[in-house]
Amino acid sequence: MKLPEAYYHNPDVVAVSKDLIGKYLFTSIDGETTGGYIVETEAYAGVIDRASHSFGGKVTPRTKTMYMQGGVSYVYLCYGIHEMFNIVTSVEGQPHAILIRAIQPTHGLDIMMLRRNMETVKPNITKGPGSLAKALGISRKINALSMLSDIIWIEDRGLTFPDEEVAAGPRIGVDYAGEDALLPYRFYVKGNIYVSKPNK
DNA sequence: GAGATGATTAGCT
DNA sequence: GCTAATCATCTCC
Repeated sequence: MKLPEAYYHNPDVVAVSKDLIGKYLFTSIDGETTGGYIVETEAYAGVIDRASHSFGGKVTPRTKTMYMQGGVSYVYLCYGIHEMFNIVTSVEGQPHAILIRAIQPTHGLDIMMLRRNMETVKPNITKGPGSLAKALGISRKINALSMLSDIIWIEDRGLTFPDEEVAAGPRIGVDYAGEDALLPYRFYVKGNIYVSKPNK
């Protein structure tokens, strides 16, 4: 069953990031349903987080999505090539978001292979935020869309990982953020082959 | 209107 | 390990 609207209103974005590990993310785009369970996330904690687009309360046409009430998507283009998929959390006016960095695919593997131009299923089919978005068919058309829509949603299927199998560490690719780059806002399943970068 | 840059990835050495 | 690819967005004029 889909996670309820209230799940996304939690003001503690770091706690939600950890809780999302093991939840199932689905998309239904162009008539094709694809999905899998989340194995890696990163929290971006609003105006006080130097690594976040919304640091210092910055509002632009792009980042205004982050200020919406929790429960919508935030998709943007990075490096001119890669779409990144985030989930906005907390209440309106609090620009909290969670970057989904990797999932373990369970549904629509053949569709993902087509989208990724791959002949066989390899771990890197959904490893890393850019790859994951492409495999699931996520594009900027999906920006600011409700997570309870029929296009994109998250389900709780009862899968959980014990604390000792979920690791926390510094976020990836945010070296420019100074001390905030060291915050343990990244969560991942230890040893999972779909987790990007260090996974031990 | 122009110039700089990034929450990355794939491919080559 | 290193680096090119590639463009929307942001910042200043």
